Amino acid sequence: MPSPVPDPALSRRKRPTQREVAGLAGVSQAAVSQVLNGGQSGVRIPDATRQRVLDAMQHLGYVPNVAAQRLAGGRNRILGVFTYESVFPSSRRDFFNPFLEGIEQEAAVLDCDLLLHTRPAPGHLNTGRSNTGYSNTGHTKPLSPQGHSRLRLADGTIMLGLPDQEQRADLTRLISEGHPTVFIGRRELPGVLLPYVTARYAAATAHALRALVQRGHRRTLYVGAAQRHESALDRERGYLEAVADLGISGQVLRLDDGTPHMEIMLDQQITGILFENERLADMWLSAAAHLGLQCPQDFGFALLGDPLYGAELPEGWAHSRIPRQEMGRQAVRLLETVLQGDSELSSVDLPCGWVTGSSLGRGPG
Amino acid sequence: MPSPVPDPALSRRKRPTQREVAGLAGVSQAAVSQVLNGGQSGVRIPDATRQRVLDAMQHLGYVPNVAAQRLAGGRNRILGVFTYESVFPSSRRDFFNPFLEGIEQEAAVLDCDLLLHTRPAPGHLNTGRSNTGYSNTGHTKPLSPQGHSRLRLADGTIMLGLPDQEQRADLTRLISEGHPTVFIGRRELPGVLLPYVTARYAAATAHALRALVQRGHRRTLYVGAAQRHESALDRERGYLEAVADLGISGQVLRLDDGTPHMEIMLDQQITGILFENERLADMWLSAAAHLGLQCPQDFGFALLGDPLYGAELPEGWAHSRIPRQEMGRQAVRLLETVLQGDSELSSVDLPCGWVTGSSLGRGPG
DNA sequence: GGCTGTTGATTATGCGTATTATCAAAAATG
DNA sequence: CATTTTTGATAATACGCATAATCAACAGCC
Repeated sequence: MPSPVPDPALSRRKRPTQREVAGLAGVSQAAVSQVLNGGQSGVRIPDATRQRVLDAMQHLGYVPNVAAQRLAGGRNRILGVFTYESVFPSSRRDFFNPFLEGIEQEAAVLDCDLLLHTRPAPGHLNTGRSNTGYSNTGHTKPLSPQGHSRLRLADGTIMLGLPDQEQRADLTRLISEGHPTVFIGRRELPGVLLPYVTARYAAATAHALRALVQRGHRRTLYVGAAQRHESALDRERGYLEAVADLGISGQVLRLDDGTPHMEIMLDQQITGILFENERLADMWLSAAAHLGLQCPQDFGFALLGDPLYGAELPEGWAHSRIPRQEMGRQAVRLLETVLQGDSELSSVDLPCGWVTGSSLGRGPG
Repeated sequence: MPSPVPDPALSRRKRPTQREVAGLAGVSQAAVSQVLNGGQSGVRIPDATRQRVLDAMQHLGYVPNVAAQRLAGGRNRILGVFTYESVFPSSRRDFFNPFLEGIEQEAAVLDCDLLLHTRPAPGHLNTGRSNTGYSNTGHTKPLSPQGHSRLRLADGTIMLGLPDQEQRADLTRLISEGHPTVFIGRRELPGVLLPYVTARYAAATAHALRALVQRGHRRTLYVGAAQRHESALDRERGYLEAVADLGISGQVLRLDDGTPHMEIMLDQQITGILFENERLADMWLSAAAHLGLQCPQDFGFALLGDPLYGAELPEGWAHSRIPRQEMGRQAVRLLETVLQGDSELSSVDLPCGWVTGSSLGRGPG
């Protein structure tokens, strides 16, 4: 079988260009481009010629130059993935991975490759050896002086994480200049329309609260982190609305990293708690234990969202599940529709899962 | 403080180019480029002019166009990452991740982004929804009809995993065509020189064996998997050499996935075992338990390499540590030297770590 | 057989930057 | 002062591709 081995003399050292392919196929460079882009602009290439060109490409091992494609205004079937640094001290790798899996799956379906954007280590240019990227730990100011500009090499970009104020300004510009961008997680920027994929945090929170109420809890508390990003706001809103809806007692507590003031539990006779994340729950539970308050007996709780640390959650903890993998998939799809320019760009929100558990306890009601 | 806010009228819709900056500063586009690139090529820009240009850039909010930079510069600053499918039933994600971390770190240092190659789902074009890429589970024939061609999008490629025969042929072609490629793990292909980064498996195995011998074991066994890829061969060799060196009794057992024949332990009065991987160790230990053989008392063992499953190894298991993250970093460095065309391309091998543990037991010696 | 419409392909141009060769003016040298 | 050297900046070009404009050949039509 005469396998299509490229001519070694031609292929050595430098990648073949459309011009060379054209030469081999006996056509013009423009024709090669047409074959590649499926005769978009009214120009027709008959099958015979198309085949000659394809053969020539195969023979030379031609592969388009992504930078040239982008510079000339075309697509290169590359989707960028960009993650902002974490605000959490623990490694975000385990957190981001499910998203990335979903992104990768759907990108494969669309026959796109992924461009994972790296950023210089915190110690600045070439000095440090610290972690970077989605496997980063700790808080840094990542972006190079170039800002987001390197993202433009891809057809579009999927972003994850929490940009700070400065980064948001830069991001706003990127988008207003027309770079197709989709966020995982709801992010709102003044002046631009930023499509996103999010989960129904409000609904999931309401669901969790109902679960507590069904177990007899009447006096409840929502414990959130001090930093309130969009999803945290959603949850708070969901909580407060559900509190009103169910006609029970509820209040919101925002916690910094210090020791929680537990008096509120005793003073207000609270028995049902919702924790925004695992870290808060850990802190609270151990502080409660110091006061002699144990979970199933003295109070019940639920966690809003899966474990952050990649490990398993302790047995019996009721919690909502964020459909991370599906969010990744949907983000790719959404980005593709943006790239098609098809419809008005909307956003997507997906339902959360729910895992019940003995941590809900049983209230006095 | 007059923060460097770009003129909103200008920033909308289209971004400024070097030409526009040049116009504002009253210089030529070439001068702007010189200012940006720090007068590399003998051309000098006096401070006064330089400052005018910088001011103009600031005023317009100029940001270089990456695509143009890379087109002109001849490099995309993109490193490809390609993983072949796993032969193991479990997800390889946890296995590959440390490598990827190292790759990402070093790529950031070199100011390169990573191109993660996705592959169409096993069900063929657009039909399936199955996993792909490094988050893949199971065994498939991934590459698109184009073969390895899309790999050439990147400046060079780092490869992981075990290519099958067909894939090796394809790979050989890719490399002989001049695509800069570095493998993580020793891979040898007939006819081409394939640089790789590997760990000193043989030395690590010898070290583990010495540890067993120091604990008094004299009759030893090496338990390896049926499939013998390069690293497995290295380990076997290291074992056999060390056995000869130490003048003890030793033999190699290659195991398929069935139940291990344990008679050998009793027949040969073996007390010290080296396991090639965690799965084999698990199988063996449970089979031994059925025969009433317990680890610390009746025999000792060590594991060659970290856990596959991403989880922790059981307490006390002695094992060697593969420097995966460092291997990832070194692979990027090696690839960079290949890209530079600097030296003759060599390969790198790194020492393994060693974690001692009670599983070594204590032999009769 | 002159006209129009279609098919198949080409030429020309632009994308934004890096770089080389070039050039004018100024400074240094004899 | 004529000539070489240095300085400061520019014009020209290449990078590889997409696309609009153009053109030649050729069919159909009255």
